[in-house]
Amino acid sequence: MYERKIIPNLNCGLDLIGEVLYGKWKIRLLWFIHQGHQRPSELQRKIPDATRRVLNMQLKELEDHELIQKKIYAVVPPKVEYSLTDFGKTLVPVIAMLGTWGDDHEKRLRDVILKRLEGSAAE
Amino acid sequence: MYERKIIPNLNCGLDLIGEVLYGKWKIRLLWFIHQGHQRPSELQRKIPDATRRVLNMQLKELEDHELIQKKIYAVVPPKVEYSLTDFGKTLVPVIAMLGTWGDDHEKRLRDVILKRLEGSAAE
DNA sequence: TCACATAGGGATAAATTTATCCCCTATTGC
DNA sequence: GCAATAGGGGATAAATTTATCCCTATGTGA
Repeated sequence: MYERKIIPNLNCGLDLIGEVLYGKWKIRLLWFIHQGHQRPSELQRKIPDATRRVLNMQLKELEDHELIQKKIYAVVPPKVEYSLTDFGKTLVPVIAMLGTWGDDHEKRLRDVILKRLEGSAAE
Repeated sequence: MYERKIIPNLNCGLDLIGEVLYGKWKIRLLWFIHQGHQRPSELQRKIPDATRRVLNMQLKELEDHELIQKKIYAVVPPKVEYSLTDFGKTLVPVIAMLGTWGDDHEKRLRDVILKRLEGSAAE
């Protein structure tokens, strides 16, 4: 595993939540698991742009951070189910609020984000 | 400026908010500006772990995304003040919620985060 | 026998983000 | 003339995160 060379700040609540939510697919993973998509293959289908490898890595981090738990069934073909821990469930309203803000300002956000992307591509 | 090679997803609200808040210091910048620390040198003092360069870059992104606005005074030595736009102000309760969640679970978060960091260092 | 589904991981490359270093502007005060 | 102040930015290196490629395992059904 990659070993960090720079120790992250953990001074305030914002640092702390940042540390566990930072990751390209983590929030989406939490959200889909919350919605009942619990199996790895299902999550992959919901997030086709992420590779299986990266999803596994981010799921592992979420698990290490005790936001989700993993249940492995001893069957063939293998079956695994993720679910939110009680701790993870406390994040649901927070994530909902993030999504709501994004949805509420969808048009404007898409606009300013694309403008910036095109600006950098033009150079 | 760096030109992205992979186009980000902008499908849902979570993608959109992620795109504008993603960045090591952005949320903190927004928060400090909200609290009235408006000048670049002030922000630097509040966030000593970030270099001036990176703060400037992230401030520029926040500005491009219309979350903050920059007022430049034509004086010497130069004077600059950042402030939240009306749009940026709509993010305040969202950021407050993030910080609150982090504060509420501070002990546990610090615990699981450090455990994971030490685990990777041990290999 | 062969392909498929399901879950996982090592090694390595590419993309992206942050950090480091050094330089520039112009005026005031010594 | 020289340092200090306040704000900025180019070039490049380092750190970190994601992506790519390929390999493991085991029943089931064609």
